[in-house]
Amino acid sequence: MSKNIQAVRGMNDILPEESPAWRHLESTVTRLLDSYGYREIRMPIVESTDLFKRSIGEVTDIVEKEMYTFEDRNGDMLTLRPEGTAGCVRAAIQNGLLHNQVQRLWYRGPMFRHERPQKGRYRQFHQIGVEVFGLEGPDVDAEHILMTARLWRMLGLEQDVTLQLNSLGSSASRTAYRGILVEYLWHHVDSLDEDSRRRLDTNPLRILDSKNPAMREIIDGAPKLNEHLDAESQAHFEQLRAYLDAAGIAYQINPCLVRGLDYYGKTVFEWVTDKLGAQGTVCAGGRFDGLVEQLGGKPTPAVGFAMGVERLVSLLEQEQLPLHHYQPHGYMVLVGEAAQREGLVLGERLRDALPQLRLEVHCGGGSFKSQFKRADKSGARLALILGEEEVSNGTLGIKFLREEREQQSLDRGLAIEFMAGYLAECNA
RNA sequence: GUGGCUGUAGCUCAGUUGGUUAGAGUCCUGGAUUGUGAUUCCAGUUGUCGAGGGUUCGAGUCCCUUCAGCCACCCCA
Repeated sequence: MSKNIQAVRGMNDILPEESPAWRHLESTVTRLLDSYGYREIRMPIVESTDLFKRSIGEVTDIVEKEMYTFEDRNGDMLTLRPEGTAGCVRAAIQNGLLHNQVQRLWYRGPMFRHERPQKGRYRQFHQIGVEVFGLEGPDVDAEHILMTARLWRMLGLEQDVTLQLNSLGSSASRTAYRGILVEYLWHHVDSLDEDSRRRLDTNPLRILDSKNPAMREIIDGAPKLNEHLDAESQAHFEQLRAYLDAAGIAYQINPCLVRGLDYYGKTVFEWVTDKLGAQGTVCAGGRFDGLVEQLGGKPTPAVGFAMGVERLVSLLEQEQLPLHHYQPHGYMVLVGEAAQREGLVLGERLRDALPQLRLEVHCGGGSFKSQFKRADKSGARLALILGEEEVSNGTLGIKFLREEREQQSLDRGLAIEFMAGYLAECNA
């Protein structure tokens, strides 16, 4: 099959069979965000490479080895966005959205990371992201968590996910803590595994999140981040917890929870599941008060999160929740040249009169038998029948494919009226 | 990027220690009183056995390379 062109590794087609789950998720999220007063923003998929280097952090894995970066015909260095926050901040600054105003924004779309593909992790994957600018209090942090908790309920996934919470403190206190942690770890450098030693100077906080059980003892004995929080971050975190407690949201404090992107500070949270193997994080985010300024805007507090669409879709599929499959209401069976012609016209008249109608008109000819097979497979509830007999006496046959009702023949002038009535019946 | 497992019709798979024209189910197409659909019965099409190379009289089966998928790590949504 090497002669055939294949999709690029880690980049998938979403087939008609899967798209109902995607649409269900997307429309549910849209409804949710509308109801909380968030507005959609759409950014380009390609941005200048510099944007990501400055926001995500030069020494992160994403920037160092996972970005799709290329030179365009002008010699500019461009990158397929590996995440959405950077572009969203850039767009907000550039368009003056942050000028003394609060913005509640969201976006969705494909992101690109050159990782080794696995289930739930692809090179082109999709995120739905939410960002709020201009609010510094923990009330917004709480709103995001409440909002996502509501989404799981709307999707029927509330049993599948749990909330993990942590505070990283201000960047100043985090830098101070990093020093303390590194010093502690250097005392145990001989017992550290290879990965941890490498991370000692790249990203020491991540060592706390190591999955190697041999590291457990050292990590447990390490100085705790939450004991080194600055007073303001501590107050912020306590307030957030009070809000969540009041709202009845269950969470687990995870002192090892560290975000991989440099710009996070204070609140970080992660919704995780144990039903997706190693790719357990389904939604994650936190506060990034410094990023706007770092990218050239005025100092602006910000919080946000992103969900992995593939991972959520995969949970939805596992739950086998009933989905709307957009099956046609009617399938028009047409036998004979005259019927084909009159059927096309009748189909258009029905669509003119009934915009909600989903009608599939048979194309390609064939016997009644084969057309009825198609009608059945389409999932249609009704077959609208037009053969020689109906053409000559001006009628339309109606056969009920999903219910015990006798086939009927009606005057074609009454077709719209009949279908209108049937649609009303379906919606009732 | 590192390690492990896998790769045969569109889909799910069988294929015995290398041996003749590579199979089953499903799907699709047609038919069973020539105008009636998931059922039943009959018939038919399904394929460069992931790709390339090698060993051999002979390779789906053995060896090498490569591509892809899956699992774990790394990392992350």
